[in-house]
Amino acid sequence: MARLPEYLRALHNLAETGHETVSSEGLANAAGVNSAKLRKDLSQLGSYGTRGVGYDVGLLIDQIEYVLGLTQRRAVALVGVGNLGHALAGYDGFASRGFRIAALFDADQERVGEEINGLVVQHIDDLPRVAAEEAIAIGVIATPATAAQRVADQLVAVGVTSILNFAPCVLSVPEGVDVRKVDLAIELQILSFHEHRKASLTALPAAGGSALTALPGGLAVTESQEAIGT
Amino acid sequence: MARLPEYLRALHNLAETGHETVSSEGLANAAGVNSAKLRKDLSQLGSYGTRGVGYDVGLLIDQIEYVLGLTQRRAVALVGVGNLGHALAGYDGFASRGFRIAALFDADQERVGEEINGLVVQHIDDLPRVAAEEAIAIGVIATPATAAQRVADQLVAVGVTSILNFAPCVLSVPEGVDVRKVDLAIELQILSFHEHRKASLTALPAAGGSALTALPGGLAVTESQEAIGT
DNA sequence: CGCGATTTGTGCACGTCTTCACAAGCGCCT
DNA sequence: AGGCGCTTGTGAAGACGTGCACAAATCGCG
Ligand SMILES: NC(=O)c1ccc[n+]([C@@H]2O[C@H](COP(=O)([O-])OP(=O)(O)OC[C@H]3O[C@@H](n4cnc5c(N)ncnc54)[C@H](O)[C@@H]3O)[C@@H](O)[C@H]2O)c1
Ligand SMILES: NC(=O)c1ccc[n+]([C@@H]2O[C@H](COP(=O)([O-])OP(=O)(O)OC[C@H]3O[C@@H](n4cnc5c(N)ncnc54)[C@H](O)[C@@H]3O)[C@@H](O)[C@H]2O)c1
Repeated sequence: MARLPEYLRALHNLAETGHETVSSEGLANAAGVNSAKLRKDLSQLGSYGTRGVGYDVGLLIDQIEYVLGLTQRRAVALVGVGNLGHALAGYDGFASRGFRIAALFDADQERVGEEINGLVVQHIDDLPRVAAEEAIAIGVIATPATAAQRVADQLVAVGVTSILNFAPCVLSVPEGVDVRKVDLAIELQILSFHEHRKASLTALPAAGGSALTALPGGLAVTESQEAIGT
Repeated sequence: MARLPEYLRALHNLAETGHETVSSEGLANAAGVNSAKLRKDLSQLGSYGTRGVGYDVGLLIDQIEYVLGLTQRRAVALVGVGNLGHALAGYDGFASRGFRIAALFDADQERVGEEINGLVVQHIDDLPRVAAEEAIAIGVIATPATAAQRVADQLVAVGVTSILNFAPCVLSVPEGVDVRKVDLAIELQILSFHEHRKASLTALPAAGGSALTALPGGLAVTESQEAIGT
């Protein structure tokens, strides 16, 4: 389930604030989901909640981390140390959530050799050598879209089976390789769509004349986080 | 539909490479989705495809941009010009996809006054004044999680009804305000989960002994981009 | 002018996800 | 020891998204 990481984050928050147990309702609130949904998710893990009490925070963290495969700290390779790549390389949120940035790569000789956060940027052609030394589990692509497919192929060639892609393009990969995409412009466009829909609802549909008068109503968007009570 | 932006990007690619029309199958390939799904999505727009020919690329772009509300170039306010905020402020992908970064804010006096990409960082307390001058449609939060809720409240107070949140926390906003969240660690954890699942399937379930021997099988994840043929 | 190739639009069935509602279980207090 | 309140786990119903398969429509060509 894609919600488990969210639960995990909420649980860590609770653990830090001293809670030993948490009810499904409390955790659901902290994670921003329905409590029934949360219970069903947790029951899928074969989880051990105690009726009348709730869930043991520490135990649940262990459970979820095990299922997510976070018991081993996976090595991440970041390719493309540009604008975005720099920010990612300097981000400590990866290390604190079960990952280790193992190597940085770029194709630009200007950047190779640069040190960021204790790691030296290496040339992308060295990827096979580095991959032989470290078991790279996940590749992150932060190159321009034009280079993304090539980089993906290179990552797959050295045995990487999970890729996080920030470039705005579709990647072709062999079966068995997982790709997740993050595209900020798409997120903004979805928000823009909602803005437009909201505006169309308040202002009466008096505007007409164009061939494009169909109101954008009744279109659903996979919810990211709907409005929740104040 | 959350897939419309993806179609739009693929259409722009096609337009640049000289295509005037495109079949549902062609566009579906470019966007990485099923062709039937794409046709159903497009029919929801009241779209005008021509049977036997396909869709007019230019017309379809106009259609989708209208529905997404991209006909007006929306103003975006970015709050938190740190590690990540810098990368976002310097990103040209927003401008080219229908948005305009209208203002940068930070709470750190050290950063206020700094110029990034032609924009001067302003203090977050100036938000009300700036919002009065420009109609800010979307707020982007790139502050630490501890400050995110406060910033969200400030954005809502000046009339922002759409927020893109990069901080790893759940935001409480009044009804009518849309929040979308981007959490990179969650993306990595989902990939890690798949890695773990793949490993559990190849290696026979011979490992046992711990109380946590339940194999993480049968759990579904909302697909981001599944493996597609080479 | 007619026919075939091609492609859209959609009815239908299926599987998945979501939510409600409630019985079963647990602990605490008397 | 017993009852009471609270919480989990889950059955069932409904909503929703997905994909197949095919009829209807359009174009090009003979
Ligand atoms: N900057 C942002 O905030 C932002 C936001 C959303 C998406 N993106 C996307 O992320 C990607 C990177 O953005 P950016 O702003 O960092 O761009 P950038 O141009 O600053 O950085 C790209 C880096 O990739 C390197 N590179 C190019 N080809 C390579 C190859 N074949 N192998 C290895 N490295 C290679 C370049 O040398 C450069 O250092 C782009 O696809 C962009 O659309 C960026
Ligand atoms: N850097 C990354 O690659 C990355 C990746 C994923 C998520 N994030 C998240 O994005 C957020 C920002 O990350 P970062 O690395 O840029 O952190 P950062 O510490 O470099 O930057 C945070 C900025 O926010 C400013 N700020 C703090 N409180 C503020 C307030 N009340 N109002 C306005 N500005 C305020 C700070 O002055 C600072 O400049 C964090 O929540 C982080 O978890 C970052």
